[in-house]
Amino acid sequence: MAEVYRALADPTRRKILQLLREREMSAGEIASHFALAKPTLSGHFAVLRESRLVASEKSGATITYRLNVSVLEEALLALMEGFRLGESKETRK
Amino acid sequence: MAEVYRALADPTRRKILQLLREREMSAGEIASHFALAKPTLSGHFAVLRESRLVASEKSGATITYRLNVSVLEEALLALMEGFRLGESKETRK
DNA sequence: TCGGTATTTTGCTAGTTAGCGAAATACGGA
DNA sequence: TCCGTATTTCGCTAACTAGCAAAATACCGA
Repeated sequence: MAEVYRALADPTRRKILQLLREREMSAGEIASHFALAKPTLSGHFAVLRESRLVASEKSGATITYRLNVSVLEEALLALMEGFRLGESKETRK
Repeated sequence: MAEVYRALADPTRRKILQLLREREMSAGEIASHFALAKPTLSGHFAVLRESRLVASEKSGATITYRLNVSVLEEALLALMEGFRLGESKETRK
């Protein structure tokens, strides 16, 4: 779970996730949205993969990334539960 | 909002937030839960204050920190909204 | 005003991270 | 097998971060 926080901490990675929200994209297509070098983006992909926030699928020479919504969802729910968000004041103890 | 992600990225700071979930505590009391030097914790407090995740109140020589739940709540809701979590598949576009 | 307690600020070091260019790897088509 | 495209790995640097001890600041009681 700590990997998810780490992944979310970087603005470039958050932007990548936002892009993948619309549809899955190849590494090169994602890179075209940034003014960063491809090796730099590749490093971000690695962090996102480690966190399981994105999944990758290789098809020929191109690698397609897609958002793994359930991981994000679970992380946020765990956080909310940890802080007892979403409970009414009456039941909060 | 980026400050919230940054604040959450560090495990020590997450532990501090968990402590404050139960009740507000003084800086020294928080520090007693860690094997870290007080100046180190003081730095973490500063990051948490910047993110508005905690609020501080000075009373005499002691400073009391308390969790600012609404900031965390808003950050998580914004994130969920950004990724369209909590919507059914039918309404998702 | 002096002494003690609580906390932060300062100045430093070691480890981590994001960025780059160049080289390496992997694949598909000719 | 050779070439071109897609992507990652490698080696490096600059910037950032977490950690510490020591000093500074702030407050209160005697």
